[in-house]
Amino acid sequence: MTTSHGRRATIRDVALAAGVSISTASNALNGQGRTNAETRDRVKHIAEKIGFRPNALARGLLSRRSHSIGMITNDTYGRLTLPMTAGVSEALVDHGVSVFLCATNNDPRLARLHLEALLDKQVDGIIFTATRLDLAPQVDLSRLPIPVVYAFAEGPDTSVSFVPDDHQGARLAVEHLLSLGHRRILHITGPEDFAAVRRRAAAYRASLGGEGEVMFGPWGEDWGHEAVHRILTRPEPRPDAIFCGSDETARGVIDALRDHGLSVPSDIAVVGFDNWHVVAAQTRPALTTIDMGLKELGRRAGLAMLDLTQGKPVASGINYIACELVVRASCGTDLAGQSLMSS
Amino acid sequence: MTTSHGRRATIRDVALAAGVSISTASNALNGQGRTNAETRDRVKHIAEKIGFRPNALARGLLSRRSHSIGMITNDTYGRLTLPMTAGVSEALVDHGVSVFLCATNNDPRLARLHLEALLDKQVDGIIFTATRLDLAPQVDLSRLPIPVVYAFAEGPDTSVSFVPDDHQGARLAVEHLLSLGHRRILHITGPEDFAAVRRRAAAYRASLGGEGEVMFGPWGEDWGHEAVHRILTRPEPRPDAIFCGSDETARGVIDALRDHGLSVPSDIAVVGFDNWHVVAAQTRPALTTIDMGLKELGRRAGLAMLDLTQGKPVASGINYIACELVVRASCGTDLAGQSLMSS
DNA sequence: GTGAAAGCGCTAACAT
DNA sequence: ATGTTAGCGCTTTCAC
Repeated sequence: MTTSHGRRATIRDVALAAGVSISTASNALNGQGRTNAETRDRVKHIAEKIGFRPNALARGLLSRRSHSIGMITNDTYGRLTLPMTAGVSEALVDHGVSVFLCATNNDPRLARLHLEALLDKQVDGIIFTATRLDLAPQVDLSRLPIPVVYAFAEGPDTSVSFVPDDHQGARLAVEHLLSLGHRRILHITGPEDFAAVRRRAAAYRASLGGEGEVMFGPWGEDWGHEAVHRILTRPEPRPDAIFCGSDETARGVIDALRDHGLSVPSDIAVVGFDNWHVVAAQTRPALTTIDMGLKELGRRAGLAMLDLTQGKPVASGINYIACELVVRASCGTDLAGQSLMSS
Repeated sequence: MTTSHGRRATIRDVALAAGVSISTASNALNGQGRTNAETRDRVKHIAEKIGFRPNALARGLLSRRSHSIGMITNDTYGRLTLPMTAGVSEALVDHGVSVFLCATNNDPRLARLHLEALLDKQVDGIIFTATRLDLAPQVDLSRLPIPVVYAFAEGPDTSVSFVPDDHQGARLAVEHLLSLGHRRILHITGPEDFAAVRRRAAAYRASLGGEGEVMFGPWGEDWGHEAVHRILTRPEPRPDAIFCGSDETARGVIDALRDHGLSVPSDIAVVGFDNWHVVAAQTRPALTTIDMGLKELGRRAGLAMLDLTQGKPVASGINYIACELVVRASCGTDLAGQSLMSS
């Protein structure tokens, strides 16, 4: 991949070895057809032999395209960012585009520093990513001379954004429960000030024809325990299924139900949201849940960025990426026939 | 940050506006002192006013330093990679160095593609990262013309590597248990073919003066349940504490103990390993565990890379980064006085 | 079909 | 102290 003698081979070396001029070598390699076939083959062969690879910096200087983009995230934890980054990379690596990852840790100073470094490096575009949909960047991305795409974040109306389709995902969950014969479905979820939480709750209600009960609370397993405790110590009829706004909450719910001697899914079925493997797969029983397709979301964002950098038109607005239902054991796969089926 | 008229301001624009030559402008900005103070101030002021920022591509072409490095990881999940990347970035961003993140997904083709793109972009160095210490890169990094640093991976002897100090971490855990008065400490851990597992087990045995019992098994919570079942259904005296090789295993252990009517930490104390927040903080009781300091590990790797790219000597070999004990509730904080203290 | 020359934006000799 | 010149590695007119 490199010449044995330190410095990489340049096009000059190729030209020299082939006995042609630099420009002919360039023509031959980039195959503009304006070269003699014999010469072209010879040059190409020599280039390969001495391991010539064009210097992307030099190319970028001339073409004004660095073939690199920046990704700015406030997530230090990685659960959301890495799958998305992998998706972005996957879409771009075949086009020779690499991704700078910048973790701002929610620090405006860091965000500014990273942004400046990216602009200095002439990135072709920037993808902004957050840990929650309604979190704004800590720097102004609206007046940049390069395209900006929002992934798992909602940019201004004129920009291009990709977010999970929380509405469809929640509907998927509820309809799955309905199809299994459950009718008294409860929704235990996160804090109402999260956009995603409100959307999932709205979709849940809509799927139930406007009925249903939503319990908002903090994220985390504790809230699952607490919520279960509340519903089991009150007089009303018990739910026969619970749709949770996150896998962590669902895990708390399932553990609490077991503590109370109720069995999942036969007494109460549970569906989660996130498909966060370490939680969903380890819950007993393993969690039926909604996968947000983060890698696919990243891939889509990457493809959009590719189009933008190539000057192709991309429709502005928010793109909702479909969620998927992942069926595990916490929610019986049998259709109907449940004892608590009557509403 | 940018001129209003599309293209970024170049040093030419600065020179023009200041009425000096390009090289004088360059001198003034890079303050080699070889400029008249008045001119320098004027140039600097104008540069700031029109928002001039040097083109890093052009600079890199000349200086042969791109001020960017590549990070190659096989982790799609992010639990290890993102904290480390954040640490690397943190160490480098102040020096204007940005980080390309390349997720290979364990695919050699992807790894090769990414590596080529990085080399083409003239990265100043490459940091290789893996999800387990003894995992080798899918591409040959040994004959690269640029420095390579291994983070959470062990490179060849001649290279620079940073790994968690599993030995010290495990000792920390066991000594903590000993200091609380526990004597019959059991070790339930992962598969023996993991280097980290063997090290933790060895340190555990050493801390116990060569005594102790190690139960190897698959990662995951199930193994925790299974292992607890085994020790509770056999005749020998019960352990009064369990040191687990991962937080997930520890969670399984704690849940299983509770199922068997044993209480943590009063009957049996438990310590985990990883400080993986979603697991450790949600366990009931919350998990006392070992934090591997991944961000610090990344920071150290970043600093080493910085030195290497500046031609400073860096000692080759493996650097062990100290782990930290994080005390939560699964392991009483009281000293001695435990009922089971007698060995 | 091929090569000489200009230039991307910048820095660093070397003159002046 | 400042300006002129050359050149980093590459692509691209434009002569020949």
